[in-house]
Amino acid sequence: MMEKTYLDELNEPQRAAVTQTEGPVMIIAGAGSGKTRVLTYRIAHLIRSGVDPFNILSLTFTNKAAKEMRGRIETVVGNEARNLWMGTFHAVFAKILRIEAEKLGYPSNFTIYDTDDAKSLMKDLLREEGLDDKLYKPDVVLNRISAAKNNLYSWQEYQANVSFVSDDIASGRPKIGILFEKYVKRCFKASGMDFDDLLYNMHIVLSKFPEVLHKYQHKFKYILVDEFQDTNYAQYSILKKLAAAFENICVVGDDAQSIYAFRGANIQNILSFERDYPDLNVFKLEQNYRSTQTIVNAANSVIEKNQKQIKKQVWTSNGQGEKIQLLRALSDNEEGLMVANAIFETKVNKQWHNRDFAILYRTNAQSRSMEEALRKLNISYRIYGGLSFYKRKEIKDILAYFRLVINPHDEEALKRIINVPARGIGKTTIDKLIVTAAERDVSIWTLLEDPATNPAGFNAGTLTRLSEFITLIRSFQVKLKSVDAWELASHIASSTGLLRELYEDKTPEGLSRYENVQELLNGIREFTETGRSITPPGDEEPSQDPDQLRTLELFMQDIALLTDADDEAEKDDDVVSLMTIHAAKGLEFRAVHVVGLEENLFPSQMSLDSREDLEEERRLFYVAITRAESKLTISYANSRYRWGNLISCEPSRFLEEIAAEFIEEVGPRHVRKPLPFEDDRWDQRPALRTPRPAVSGQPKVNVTAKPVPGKLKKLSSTEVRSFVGSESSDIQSGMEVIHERFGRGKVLLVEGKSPDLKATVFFPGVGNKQLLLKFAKLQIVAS
DNA sequence: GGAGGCCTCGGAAGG
DNA sequence: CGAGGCCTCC
Repeated sequence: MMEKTYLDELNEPQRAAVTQTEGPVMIIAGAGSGKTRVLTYRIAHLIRSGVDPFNILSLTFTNKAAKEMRGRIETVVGNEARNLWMGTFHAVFAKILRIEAEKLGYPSNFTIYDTDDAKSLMKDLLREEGLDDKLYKPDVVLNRISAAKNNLYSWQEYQANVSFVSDDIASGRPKIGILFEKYVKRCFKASGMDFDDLLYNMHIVLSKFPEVLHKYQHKFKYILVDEFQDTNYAQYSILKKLAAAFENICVVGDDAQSIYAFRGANIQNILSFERDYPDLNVFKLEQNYRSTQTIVNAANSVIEKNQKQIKKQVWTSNGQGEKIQLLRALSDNEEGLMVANAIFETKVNKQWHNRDFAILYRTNAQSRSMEEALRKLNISYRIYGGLSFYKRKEIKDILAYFRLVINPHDEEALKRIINVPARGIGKTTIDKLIVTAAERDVSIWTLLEDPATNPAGFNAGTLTRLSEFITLIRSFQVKLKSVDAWELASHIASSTGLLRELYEDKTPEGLSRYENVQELLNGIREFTETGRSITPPGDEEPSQDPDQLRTLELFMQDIALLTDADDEAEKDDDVVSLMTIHAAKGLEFRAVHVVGLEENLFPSQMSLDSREDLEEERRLFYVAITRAESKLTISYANSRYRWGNLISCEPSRFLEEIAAEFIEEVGPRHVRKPLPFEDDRWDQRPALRTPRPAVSGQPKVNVTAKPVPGKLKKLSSTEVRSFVGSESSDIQSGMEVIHERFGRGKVLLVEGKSPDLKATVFFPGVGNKQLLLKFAKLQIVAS
């Protein structure tokens, strides 16, 4: 990569954003406008212009984004990318905090508590304080604490804040301030930082120690931030501090794609940025390279309904493309079938692959009906966002051993495995340990370690078992610095009996658990042997030394903030992707199905009380639409099962917000109409492709009018059955049939043998179609 | 101390 | 409906 030819690959505003290397820069990047390309080229350009990669910090929100970006930069600038600091906010700050830990009174091997650890600790605290966990739901309390930390409030400031305190009193939870204090102290005692602490403490260390601030200000002379609209106040404040010396800070974001306000992201940061840097250069990337004109314009017509937004006009020079198809189904199951059928047909008609398709939904529960339908048509798929590798019990158990060996004060790890595998240390004993340790203000480990202290008068048997446990953990600890990660990890896995216990479980689940642990151990082996590391490198990083022993401690630091296993191989699989819209952010697919466009589902019921929340839902819809490159299909059902009950649904208000010119309705027209065989009107050419101004008002009246649960349930399921279940095997040539998409047609030929009968059908206005009878679900109208 | 039945409750999700 | 938490019973 010698010359700056890469600049020729950029459009005008992109190039301007890349070459304006000095001073504060904000890039407002519309959907599909080449944001990642601009970020990577900007870094490449900095390096080409003589900036030492060592002085560049690039921050992202997800490990996935960090990894992808690093890969892309390496292809542009090669090896030099090595010294770049690139990673998630949390990973980079964790790395710095390990270096600076002692200034805050933490050991550098502090544990990072995940949300499960936090929850378990909070439950203990609630019990100790004698508080009702129905009222003080751990999640509610933790959210409150999290919000405080993300806005840089200490527990002292929280307790002194009239507004916080009166809110808590009003909500009937006056003790939250106390819980905040106890939680922070207990984490500290355990040498643990939760995710929010990584931000909060980073801010503290920069604020309280001018020499630390100076050091990192001069290290990170150039700072880049991706997904800026997702930053919270703490992150913004840290960025401002770090950038204060040189003000070479470049943030990239799109206010229209801010979908994480519910967890503290603050769009205000975009406005604050303009205010805080008066000489800010703003670039707007408005040309969309991803989608058809129809899709881009439809997305614009939706997002313009939001009051709060930064003005921009996203456009594309791509072709107009097909209209957006709107499918309406009677039930969630039928919606699944329609979506699966549509995918099947598009695959056949356009010769596309499974991997070209995505099904996006608002809630995970919606995946079930999609899965069932895809399975019926034998279409391979993958669901994203299930239980991630590192959240599995067997993985967490073994990692808890590693954590405890590295940091014996890690109370959550200790509680987790002190009786796993069962060694006769039960709940009563553990409870006594927790309470006694809290009373004496020491960690459980300190309590156990001191032989002079018989904690809470345990009997001889219990004492023996406890001391055996201590001996076991100590036997691992002494190896920590002397053997490599793989050796110690496999030693722990086998000598604790964890591996044997899983091995002996021959159920399918047990087998899979055993395999998961093996997979983890393989990962550790790879780490040990190849030294491959995921987190950002740095000058102070000991693992950079090739002679450095690859210890378990280094491995744990490497994976502490990982939430998912590496899924390199998965990209090759030809599967349809199923995921929530949140999970789809940043991705693109040739064909996208957005399903479940119903009131109270999308927009979510919980968003209807405030305009802000509704606008976030609308941005979510915008994100969903803009994932599609060339074919977008949206759908809804008139009824669906929710928590075991059949409920009726109204079409989403978002459907009306797409300008009607971009939509065509396809599919069965039996909504609020008699079924085909009951009505002569179906002899006429079906209302196919009639650009009806989508779902305007009428259905609302109709659908919700009769909320008689029993009746509704029965009626609906029969209707569905009669639609889906028509016997297609006796279809013969010469028959008149109705197809859910193509309307009425005439069967010209039936060939193949059951169950793979294939019919050639002529549909007026559409042409000849080859249809597999087992999938096409043709209705026979006349012989 | 552990297994199994009963009850409750349900949002999206990064690190 | 289904997962996870809690309680009871052995």
